[in-house]
Amino acid sequence: MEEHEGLFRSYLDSRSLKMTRPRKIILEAVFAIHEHFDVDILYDRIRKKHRDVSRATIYRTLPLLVESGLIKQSLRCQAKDHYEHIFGHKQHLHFICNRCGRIFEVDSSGIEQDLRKLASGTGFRIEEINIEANGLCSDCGK
Amino acid sequence: MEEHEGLFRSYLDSRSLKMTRPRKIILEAVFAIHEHFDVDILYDRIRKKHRDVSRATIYRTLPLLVESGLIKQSLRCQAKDHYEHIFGHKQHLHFICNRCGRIFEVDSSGIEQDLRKLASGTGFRIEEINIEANGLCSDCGK
DNA sequence: ATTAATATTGAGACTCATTATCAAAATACC
DNA sequence: GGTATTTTGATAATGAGTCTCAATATTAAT
Repeated sequence: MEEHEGLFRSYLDSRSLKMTRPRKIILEAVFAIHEHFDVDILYDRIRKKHRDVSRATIYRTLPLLVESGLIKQSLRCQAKDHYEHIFGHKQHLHFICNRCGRIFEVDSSGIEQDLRKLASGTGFRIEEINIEANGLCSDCGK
Repeated sequence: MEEHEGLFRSYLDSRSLKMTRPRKIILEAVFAIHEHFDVDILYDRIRKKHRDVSRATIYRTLPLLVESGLIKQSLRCQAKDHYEHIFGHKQHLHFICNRCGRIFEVDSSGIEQDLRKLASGTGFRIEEINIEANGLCSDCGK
């Protein structure tokens, strides 16, 4: 059993929820994607292999994966919520090119540390950080 | 004529768009609000004084204000897009309390400077920055 | 295994923010 | 003032995300 599966399973247990077949399929599909994804992307990939996972169940399962700390909701793009892995991935921020639409991931550990320092000064307890910058990537900016 | 009105007017001119009565009303209302706002908040405030500005026109005008550099689209809250001023406001980031929903603005000039340094190293040309952290505010975190 | 108690599912109806449409009204330029 | 072009308000349409509910799956206990 892969590690993310074990983590998800213990999250489910702790809430007396069940590891069902659709949830397992969704979990595997999520961790087979190594970039950002939205529900449609995930749905299409799952449907190539399985006929029996509905959009509704995907919409229901993603918050569980977020709650369990395995993924997080990150940017919003084309009016859709996007998700990304936390488990097994470094902290990073996003540079989003306004022209070609590509999303670049950049290490953000230094900046996040500053941010946490800033927060602790105000008494705010950070649970999640999102940093993004829009602009022109090096290709489009020429 | 207030400065933001002049700026908006020259943006409209540059695109051969017209400064109409509804657009002027919306502009004034936007700059009479000194926090984040969404379309509903704006619509309610405008409607207290004017019967003749429709939601449709607000939805049409906000992108013009964004494009002209006076405001920007910031966070998304309760499934609604939110906007905030750029003109006349300092750079700041948002701490969003997951419990009470309050949004705290914190000066972000130091962090943004680091971010720009990081970007210039990668050749990315930043046009806009959004930094936010979710968690518990000092009241809710006790 | 069977059962019973509970959780979960798929399908589709529903919500609601946002966008598109279009005829009527306003605007700017001559 | 007339005319070409923009803009507007009202309303219909869109579409991501949520909710409902009867049918099904899961778990733990027998």
